Amino acid sequence: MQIPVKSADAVGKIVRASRKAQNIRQDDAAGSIGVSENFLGKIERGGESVQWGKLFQVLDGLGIRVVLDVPESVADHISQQHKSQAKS
Amino acid sequence: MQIPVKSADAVGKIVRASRKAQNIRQDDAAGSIGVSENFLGKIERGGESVQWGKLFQVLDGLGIRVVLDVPESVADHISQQHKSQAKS
DNA sequence: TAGAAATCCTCACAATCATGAGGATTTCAC
DNA sequence: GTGAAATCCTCATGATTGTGAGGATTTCTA
Repeated sequence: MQIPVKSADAVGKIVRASRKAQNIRQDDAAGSIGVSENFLGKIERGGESVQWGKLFQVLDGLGIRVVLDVPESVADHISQQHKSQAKS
Repeated sequence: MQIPVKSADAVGKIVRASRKAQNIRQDDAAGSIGVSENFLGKIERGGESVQWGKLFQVLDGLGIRVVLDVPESVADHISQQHKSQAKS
């Protein structure tokens, strides 16, 4: 199921729900993902001042996929970037 | 169009493509979003060690929507969290 | 309700980050 | 190819973050 993220802090609820759906404790999840329990707790409580790379690590570790929704015109630009790179 | 984010650094290309699709310069976009040009440049180059809250600000400012994809079981847990909160 | 378990919170600390300035490098229209 | 414009990179600085430890508080099962 796809859940739109309306605000930076909204990720927390989804992370916690994911963890609980898998019946994992915070400290166990943190351990297997490779972050501190403190950090995972902060994310779940809606912390915004967390490092994106580590947040992504947590999302990935809990099987949460991240999707960015953009207009078609943007997708075109991504293709162009790829093409211009291939030229050089 | 929905673009799956496979790695934390993949966000950068999408951010840059979005900005260019709107024909905005880096410093202008940064200014109107409320972050430094340096920061926006870092994101676009794939920086992972950026603050999630500020990254979300940039995504929002460029009209990029964030979506999290989870199993239905997780969605159920989110509803439960909401219900248990309503009880107390 | 009791109490064990889970989570939250504070602390200290070393590492790191966002900013703004300024110069180096790259891009791209002509 | 040229050169103006855009972007990248480094620096210094004050602010901030992730970690681990330990205690406070909350949760939830029996």
